[in-house]
Amino acid sequence: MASHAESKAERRARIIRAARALIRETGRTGLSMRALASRAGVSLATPYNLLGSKEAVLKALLEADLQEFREALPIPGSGDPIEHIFAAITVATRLYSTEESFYRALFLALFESDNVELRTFYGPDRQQFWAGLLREAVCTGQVLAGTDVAALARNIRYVFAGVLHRWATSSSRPGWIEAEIGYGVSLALCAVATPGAIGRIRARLNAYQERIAEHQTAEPAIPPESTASCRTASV
Amino acid sequence: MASHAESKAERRARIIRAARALIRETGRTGLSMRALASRAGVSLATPYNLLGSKEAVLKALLEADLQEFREALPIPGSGDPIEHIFAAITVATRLYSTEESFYRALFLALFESDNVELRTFYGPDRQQFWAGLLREAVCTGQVLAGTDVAALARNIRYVFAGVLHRWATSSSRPGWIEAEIGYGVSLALCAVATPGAIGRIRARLNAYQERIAEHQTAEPAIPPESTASCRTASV
DNA sequence: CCGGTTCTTATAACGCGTTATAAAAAGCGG
DNA sequence: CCGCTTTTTATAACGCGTTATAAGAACCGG
Repeated sequence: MASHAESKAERRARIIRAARALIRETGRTGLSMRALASRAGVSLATPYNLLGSKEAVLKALLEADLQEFREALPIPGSGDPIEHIFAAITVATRLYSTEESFYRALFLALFESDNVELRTFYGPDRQQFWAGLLREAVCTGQVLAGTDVAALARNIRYVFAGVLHRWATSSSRPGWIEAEIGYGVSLALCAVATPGAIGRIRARLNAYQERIAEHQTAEPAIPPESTASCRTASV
Repeated sequence: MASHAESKAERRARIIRAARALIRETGRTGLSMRALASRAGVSLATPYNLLGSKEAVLKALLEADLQEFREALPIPGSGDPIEHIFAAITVATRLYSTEESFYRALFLALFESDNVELRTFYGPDRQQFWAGLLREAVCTGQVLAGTDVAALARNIRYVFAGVLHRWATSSSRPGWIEAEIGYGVSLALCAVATPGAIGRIRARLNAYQERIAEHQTAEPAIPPESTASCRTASV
């Protein structure tokens, strides 16, 4: 029975490996189920049997990297939870930056699919990750007591997903992602920070804003009427 | 030459009208190019000639509603820009709520496509809309002077897109969208508000948070370990 | 080793978005 | 009204994700 499960797992691994290779070599468009099956030395039906769908293949790809992400993370529960949040952003975005074109293609492919849980980036486990850190921050007195951590965690995910999508579609310099996500998260945290904690977060906010300004690339040129200085609000 | 252009425009309008009807009747899945052409009494090639692609059809659908949105908006440049921002959120989300299933299907269809400018919800004009209001708010002294309004506007769009995506995929009660978007925007504005303006925004933040709590539906049940109360940060 | 169950394979098929092609139609300048 | 250009039409085709089908292989209990 070992060989049975093993050959199954090996085939599965081979499919995922082939998917990786195909994306790396040919980008998102090169990854078709027929090409994948052929590359993995397997029938067209097999990826469907073993993974379920094309989207599941992509999901499996990302899941493997998520493992890598988790291992690169500082020990959970130790240290300042707020610092932990920003460290997580750094680790994640740095992971994407190491193999830019691959993750761009992967994200683009993922964004195309209409899976419910995945498109929200990345589903409940992610939600819990942020919510857990935020709850800790409430405990340490860095975040106001009445805060709805679930709503806040959702907000972080919106920012994460939005920035990653923007990064995947428009081409921006590496380093931009971290600054942009960090900016959005600092924004949110500023609003719920206790007086004692707001100083460091605000400093982060300003630092991120400056880093964004340095990466002035993707945003379309400001149209003439917008460059005009303030008009008084009265008609 | 009038009849030429007219018949062209009329065909175009008929296609868009057919698209609306098809989505309304059969949802997102029922809108295929073949069905659309047939419904519009037109050849399969014609939508491609007149609109360009399926995505362009969807884009045109949304564009028409965007017009409706703009007209329902308070007069630009008049009144409190911060209030204007929240009013815009109300108007937009209310528009979606009037025909929930239609806009759900429309957004789902839009999210599926991989167009660069559209998936960022909704492109540069939107970006300018928020940026313009924020710039006004800087002028009125409600938003801190050094604020990067472009980055802030982008952040609002991330929230908008994220919430709409969540709304389109998971089913949540009408009214939730406005609260969730309002919450996210208040969060961001709190961080950049001047001392004089922060009071009203914080009040909004709390009000939205309460409204979100009332709509406790879509979020998956909190898993056991997360419900545990605070653990001290030390290992 | 055999019989039955389970999985893989090969292949065809479906509907999809999109493109190409040639014929028909419509518009317009003269 | 004719001829030229532009557009629409009908139809076939391509590759895609996915599913169905029947044949073959692999496994496992007895």
